[in-house]
Amino acid sequence: MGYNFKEVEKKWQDKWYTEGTFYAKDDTSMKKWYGLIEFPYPSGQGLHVGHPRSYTALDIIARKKRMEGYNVLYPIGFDAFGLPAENYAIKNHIHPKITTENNIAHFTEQLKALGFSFDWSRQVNTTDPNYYKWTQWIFIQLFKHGLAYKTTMPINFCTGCKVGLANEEVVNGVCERCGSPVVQKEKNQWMLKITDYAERLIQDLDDVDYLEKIKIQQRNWIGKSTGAEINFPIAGTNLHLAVYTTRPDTIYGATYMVISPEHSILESLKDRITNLDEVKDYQEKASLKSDFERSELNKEKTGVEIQGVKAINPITKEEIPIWISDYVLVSYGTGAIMAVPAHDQRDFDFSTKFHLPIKQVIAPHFVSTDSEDKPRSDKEWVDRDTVLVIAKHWEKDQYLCLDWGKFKWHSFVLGGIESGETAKDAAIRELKEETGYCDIKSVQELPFQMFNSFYAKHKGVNRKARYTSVYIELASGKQEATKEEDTKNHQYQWVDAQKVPEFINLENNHFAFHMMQNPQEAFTDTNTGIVIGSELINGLSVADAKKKIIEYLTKEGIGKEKVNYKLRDWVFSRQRYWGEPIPMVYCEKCGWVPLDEKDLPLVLPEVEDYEPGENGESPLAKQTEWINTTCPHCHGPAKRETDTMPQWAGSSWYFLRYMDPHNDKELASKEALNYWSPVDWYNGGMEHTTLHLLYSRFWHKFLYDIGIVPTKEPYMKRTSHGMILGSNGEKMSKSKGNVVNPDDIVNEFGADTFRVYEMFMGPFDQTAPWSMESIRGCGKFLDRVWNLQDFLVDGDTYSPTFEKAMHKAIKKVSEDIEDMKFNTAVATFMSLTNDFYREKKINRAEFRTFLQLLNPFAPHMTEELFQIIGQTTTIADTPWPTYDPSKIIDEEIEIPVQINGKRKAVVTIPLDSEENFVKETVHANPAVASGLEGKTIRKEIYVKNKIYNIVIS
RNA sequence: GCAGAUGUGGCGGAACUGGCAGACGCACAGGACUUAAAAUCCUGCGGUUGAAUAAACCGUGCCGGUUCGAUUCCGGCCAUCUGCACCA
Repeated sequence: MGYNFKEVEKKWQDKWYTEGTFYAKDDTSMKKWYGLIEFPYPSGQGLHVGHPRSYTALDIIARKKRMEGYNVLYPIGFDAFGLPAENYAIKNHIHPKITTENNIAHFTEQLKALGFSFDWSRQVNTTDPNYYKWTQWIFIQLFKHGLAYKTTMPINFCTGCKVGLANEEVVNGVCERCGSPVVQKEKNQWMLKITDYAERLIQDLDDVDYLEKIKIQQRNWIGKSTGAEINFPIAGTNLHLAVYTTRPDTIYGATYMVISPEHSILESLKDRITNLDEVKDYQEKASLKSDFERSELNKEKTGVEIQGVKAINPITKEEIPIWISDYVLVSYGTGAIMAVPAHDQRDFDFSTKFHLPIKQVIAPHFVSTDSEDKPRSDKEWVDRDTVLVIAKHWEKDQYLCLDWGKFKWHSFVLGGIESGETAKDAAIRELKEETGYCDIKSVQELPFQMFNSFYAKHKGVNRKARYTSVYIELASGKQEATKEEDTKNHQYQWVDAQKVPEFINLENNHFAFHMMQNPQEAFTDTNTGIVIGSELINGLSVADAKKKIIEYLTKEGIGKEKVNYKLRDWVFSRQRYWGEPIPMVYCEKCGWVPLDEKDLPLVLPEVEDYEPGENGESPLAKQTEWINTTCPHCHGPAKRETDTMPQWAGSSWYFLRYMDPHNDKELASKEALNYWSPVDWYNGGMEHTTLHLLYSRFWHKFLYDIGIVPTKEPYMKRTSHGMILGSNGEKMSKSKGNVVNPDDIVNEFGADTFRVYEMFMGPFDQTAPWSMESIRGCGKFLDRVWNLQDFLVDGDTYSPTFEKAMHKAIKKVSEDIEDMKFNTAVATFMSLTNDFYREKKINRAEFRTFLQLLNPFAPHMTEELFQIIGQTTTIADTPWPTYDPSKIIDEEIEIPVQINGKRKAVVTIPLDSEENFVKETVHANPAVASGLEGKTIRKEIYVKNKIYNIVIS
């Protein structure tokens, strides 16, 4: 009789959900384990096959932890505020509350059908007033601590629909719905001061166990940089323009300044500006550009010089022009920059376009590492001016190179610059002396210098050569006679342009050639460079120069060291209906005042019209009755805030509510928070590793600071799963027609098969395509497990045949679960099943353990089988199997024998055999002997218990 | 452009810390059972040469290096995916 998964899965689910089998216990004497998955947004499409990948993984871990004796909290809830429900409401005039309720009911049914061991009694729903009461409460605390403030910020505004849009609704710069361009519109909005926590959000990453790539993403997002803020005086005024730079060491190369179009200094300078109309016009145009246009059209820089004012480089005292351009962002640093075109690509592009001066202040420094040429510590240093000549053929695309024979250098023509000689003169002279070529069409000094430090063998000194590069085009192949003494060390040859990088083997020559061929590139890779042309810091490394110049700037009161973050404050207002109302009122007398906490929750009013207002206001702005209220402070007339909170709000603290979800006095009790905090393991998608993680860590740190939660960090461990793709390898989407509906899968194959397949499909953290064939294979595997009962024999202990395999499997499966290597754990089950089939035998003890191990993956079938083989408890109530390390040791092992790295034979030896014994065994092997015949053994390598390799010739 | 990841049979993938490449599954082929098919069970399955369960050679994106030995370490490329993107 085949396995009836429908009946069996129903039976066990009914039992679990009516008995509350997996509810977390109130017993605080037990050791706890809190596993968390990202609660879903209950969309109208229902569960996606991606959801169960994460849920099954932590379900497996949770079930194992319970069997290991932990009090496990594995909760579920719904993050139900958000756009889709609202847009659906706008279209169909159905209250989002209703659609949300229906969707939650559907999700619940789907989740229960998959047999997850969630504690359903602790379910939370972010749209429930009893929940968002506390979201609002947290907001008020933030406000009271000065971390919530109102300011003018641009929103995305659709010129077609005339509404404000969420970032998600802006696709490639146009409105997702109507396709009209999206522009920025200024709005007064609530902001949260997450930037106050930037440093701690970076620092405390050291204390948590997140996947390294997640930490990297968090750090990158926060984007800490260290540099200096420097004041540039405006000539003829007592004003100054402050800039932020990470490269104060390049200040001598700052040849102009750029301010962002929104920069406020324009206002104070407007009387002096002689082309104010032009500047205003540019500002106007920039403001009409969307973010998309501003960033997408980054190849072509635009800008206008501000005429009539000049800035003064505070170090060189030179007057430099000020430009206005939208490649400088108002929101980062001071909204103004000192432009160093020689060493910043953007500035380089800009100055090339507008013909602004470029001044090199860092020269690359190459130090020979070849043992022969490496500088020697016992030798003296001699500086030298050197010219490097890149000479081009008179008709072919070829360059003149030197082969230095015994010195092994391949270079261009090189030579010293004599005193009183210019680099160009030296280049012409050296070219003639070394190669005889003398018919010159053009000579051009290349605009960069570089250094090379090496040991000059022929002179017995270390040389630090300063190179100037000169580009010479020859007019003809005319040559003069050369002297033997000039040419004895090298031979010249013409090399095709493409072959030059291959031919040349000196780093500095490579660099010169690269710069010559790529005149549109700035020299930005300055890490190993030396400062030049900068009086106070000449000759220093970049790092030392930074230090020294900051000291100087500080001393002179021109500037100071400054840390900057890319992270910006969190725009917390949404001009939307379906979100938590922000519990603030505006009073003419008292300003912004929070609601009295005892008046929470501030319930979202019923409305008939969900459309945002014409000017991008919230739909709540039309609710005059609701808006008008009294000031909690002075009891005078006041108006409510009409914006709502973003979807990120409810999800920023939901894991705390799970600890004590029905508490109506606090967001959770002290006892619950102390016992359950922190979350031990949080798994979710990579798409949430920046924002959601950052926002919730911020809120949690704030709650820690005000004494609500006991830990600095909310989550001890964070992992993430890979996406599930459609069978064609593309992201699942309706339009591509590759969506797999979990209901269909459960119907056809059952929940257990679905779960096992999702764990088997590939490495948990990587994307994997869906495959109907593969899931069938997993169904077949479970059928084979079911049919194992036909082979059942008695036995209270493992049989000798399987004892070792059983202990090994316990070890492997236990470790794989902890490492999230579910795919290989499943492979272990399959292998073991094959073993039982081969012997057509499995005893009760073996079956028992096997079912316990498999239970977290396929909980329904294993419980059923456990009953069938006569067990009186359920697997959930049994302890996790343990293994005996002494039972997994192979006393006989197979050692591959290689001859010159190729396997020739395999010998069987007792574990830990003496090397001599192994050697004898190996040499006694006929295959080895024939392989060695007539050869000389050079070497024999034995790696204990691993391999035996014989090297012959 | 920056950051991160990935690249292994027809396909999904395995391989501890440098030690027999291809576990496990899918697909495919052959066999058993069956009147037949499905299901199930058993066997085979990287490529080339070969009658072969003999043997040899090739083979983990490409080029090179280190090593007795490299999918694994190092250097340089190429391709794909995912974030971010004028962050001074």
